[in-house]
Amino acid sequence: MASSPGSLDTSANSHSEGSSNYFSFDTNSSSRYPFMTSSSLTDLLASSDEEPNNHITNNSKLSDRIAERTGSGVPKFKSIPPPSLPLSPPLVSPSSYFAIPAGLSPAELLDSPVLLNPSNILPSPTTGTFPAQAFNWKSSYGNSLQNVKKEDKPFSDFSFQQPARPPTTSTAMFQSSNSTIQPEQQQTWGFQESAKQDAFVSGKNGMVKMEYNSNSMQSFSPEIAAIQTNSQNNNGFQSDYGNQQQQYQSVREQRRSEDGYNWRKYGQKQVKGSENPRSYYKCTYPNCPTKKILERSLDGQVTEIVYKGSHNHPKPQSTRRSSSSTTASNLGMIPAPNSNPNEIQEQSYVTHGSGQMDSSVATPENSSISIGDDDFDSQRSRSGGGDDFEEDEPEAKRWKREGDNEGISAPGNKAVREPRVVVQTTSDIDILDDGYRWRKYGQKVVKGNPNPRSYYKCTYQGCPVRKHVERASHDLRAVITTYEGKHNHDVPAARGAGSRSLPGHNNNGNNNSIHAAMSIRPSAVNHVFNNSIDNPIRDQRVPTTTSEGNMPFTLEMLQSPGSFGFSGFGNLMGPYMNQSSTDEVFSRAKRELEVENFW
DNA sequence: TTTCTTTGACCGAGC
DNA sequence: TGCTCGGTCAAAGAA
Repeated sequence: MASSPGSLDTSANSHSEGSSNYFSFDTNSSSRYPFMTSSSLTDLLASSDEEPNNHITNNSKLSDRIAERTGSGVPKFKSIPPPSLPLSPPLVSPSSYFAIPAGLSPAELLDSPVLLNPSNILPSPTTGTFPAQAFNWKSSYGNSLQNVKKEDKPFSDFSFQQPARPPTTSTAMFQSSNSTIQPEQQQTWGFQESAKQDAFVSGKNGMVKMEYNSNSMQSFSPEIAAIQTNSQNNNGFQSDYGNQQQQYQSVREQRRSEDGYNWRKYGQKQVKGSENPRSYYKCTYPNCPTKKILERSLDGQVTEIVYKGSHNHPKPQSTRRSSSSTTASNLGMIPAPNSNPNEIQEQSYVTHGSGQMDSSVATPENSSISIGDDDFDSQRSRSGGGDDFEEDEPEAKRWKREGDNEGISAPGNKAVREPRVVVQTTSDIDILDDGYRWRKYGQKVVKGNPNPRSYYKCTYQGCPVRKHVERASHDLRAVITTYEGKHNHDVPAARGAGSRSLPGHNNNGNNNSIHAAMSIRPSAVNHVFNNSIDNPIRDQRVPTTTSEGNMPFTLEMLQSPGSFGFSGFGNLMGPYMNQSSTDEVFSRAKRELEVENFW
């Protein structure tokens, strides 16, 4: 049984009642992480297969092993050295699931910061993807899996489910090398949600807790509503949601766009003021109101993308991605569908330079727009070069493109040369999840908005793209993301997007970054946390998204008590952290850098 | 036969 | 009221 390095694996009977469960990290990557010295996950699995309880003896209880290593008391899971996190599916690895370590109860396991309560998983507003769709860990793989009895397992809903899909796309939840949970795979993971869901939104003074009641979720989509109902009734995750998605996928696959959604072109128009024709697309998902307007230059390059509306469905599954349509991701602009159907708003990704800005881009309802032409660096130097910025500096002066002279990949492309403004409104909190990796490098409160604005820089070497994110002052649910520059690279493979690359795109395959080492797509993991059950981590402000688009599991992440050590999340956590002040954000950001260097 | 794209016509908003 | 323009419809053709 093959297991990709870094996979969080599970034995088929890992959740069987009475079976010996273990939770283990593959340590094949110990060369990368010398501190990881335990036997490989493959070995564990092998032993598991042969001797279901073998791991009890050969692989002593996790706590014991940890104790052996640390020579101290076992802080349980948190003490486990950072795995090469597993998170996207190996091609064929039915074993790539969590296995609860022997001697470690599900409850204990849930003490782990890694294992997040699935109950509050919401679809990513930026991708429409269901974060881990459920953590439907109930695995049907093999015959050995048994459903956890509810009465015996307080967290019985924490189970794996083996998606009934081709191994190449579904059998694994975790991917070793690029380690992100892929949206396509997430689709089938089922869904559960509690009657009340909490999300955390950065507010004026830190976090503002937002509650999403089940009603809102019910309206999210019929599928979800059904799932929810099912979940509530059965306290489980079973649903046919994945099947529906599969059907949907089979039909729509061909129309899959780079952003993961399926679009149907319904019109094209030559608009005044631009020599570029404008194409009109509709999301093909039934009743999905989302549209996008794509403007291409004569040489075929996309110069402008405007998304309108929000997907009322998760991103369709896909085993491949078409490269026929260049979309937001290609421009470093990922649509941020609104997950709240009650709040269908326009979310527009606009590249300026085409001379026009669609009137839909900014509406009083969704948010304001920051369009500027400023030099960020000079700005920073003026303000002391730190992480803060001149408060009174006119917004318009802050967005001079640094990218003008670096990393611009498409000369002549107006979208490349001009700042790009993204306006998105979301009731969900996934403002940073656009597939790229971002490093927070500043934050400030700008005039007119008490909410701090998180500044991020694309971590890709030489990539000039920056963005800042802030919440609209009038509505904390409204997130304003402003992009500057164009990515000179493809969406990092570590995002787990599989073949997100487009032909000709300079995806340099630089996956040896610290982020690629072990990361998990945050949207697939947490988004929101359940307060409805006694989950030890429920009150932790864990990011609902990440600027990195990844969720690097680091040593600190696993060990830091205060913040659960989600060091790698710091930059993602910015808007979500339970911060009492922005200072904390920065200190955390600094720690992130340290951790990154470590990796 | 189905699905998707193309493209001219139509509609409504704004001026 | 008419014109302009952006957005959409829908028939026809292509794949």
